[in-house]
Amino acid sequence: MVRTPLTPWERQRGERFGSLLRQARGERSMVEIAAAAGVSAETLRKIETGRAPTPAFFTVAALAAALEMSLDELAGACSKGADGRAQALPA
Amino acid sequence: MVRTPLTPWERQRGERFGSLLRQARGERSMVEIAAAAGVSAETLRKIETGRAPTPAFFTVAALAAALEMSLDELAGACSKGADGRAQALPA
DNA sequence: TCTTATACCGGTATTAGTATCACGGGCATG
DNA sequence: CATGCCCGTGATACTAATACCGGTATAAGA
Repeated sequence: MVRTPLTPWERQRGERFGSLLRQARGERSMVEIAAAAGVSAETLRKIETGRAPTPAFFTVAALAAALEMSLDELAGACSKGADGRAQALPA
Repeated sequence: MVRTPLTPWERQRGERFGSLLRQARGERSMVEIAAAAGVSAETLRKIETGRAPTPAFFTVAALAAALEMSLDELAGACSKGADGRAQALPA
């Protein structure tokens, strides 16, 4: 084994992450935010739907800038469960 | 063409990014920080040397947590030139 | 000198992120 | 009703990130 496959926990974290982005997007359209962040709309959709659970750092940074949200809050929020309780790390 | 190859600008940004991490690491060893962040030492080395210019968001988040640094400051710092001036975006 | 620890480098294998293409649904306007 | 436009989606293609292995160099210490 070379590259560790994503664990279920990581995929769930990706779903929470995407939900946060979609919530932050609000009324604005995908293409609008994607264009503002400089990524393709399909990429944004995959991230929001959790199908790209571990996006690139600068992709997230650009999206966060377009959405005017904090990276630290974003990382902290999706490292917690949907109920807000701290999540047990897999390793 | 499907996935756009990394531009020279992105690679340079990756080098600045790695330099920031290395500077923040200070005296501590690579394996120590890598273990604390839950990534392999090779991955941390590649990121620090700029050979992995666009690491995953959660990888960076874990490293930043291990180094006790802010993701927002990190993203803001490496989006600027080494001299501190704002960098022109490629797109 | 020999061992140990750290870091760098090259190669290799495998998974995942990102972009393009093609398709269908909703909605307005002709 | 037909046409176009925007949004979202599924399939496909290609590159990059991550991890493991072996080798090399350097410095510290027994």
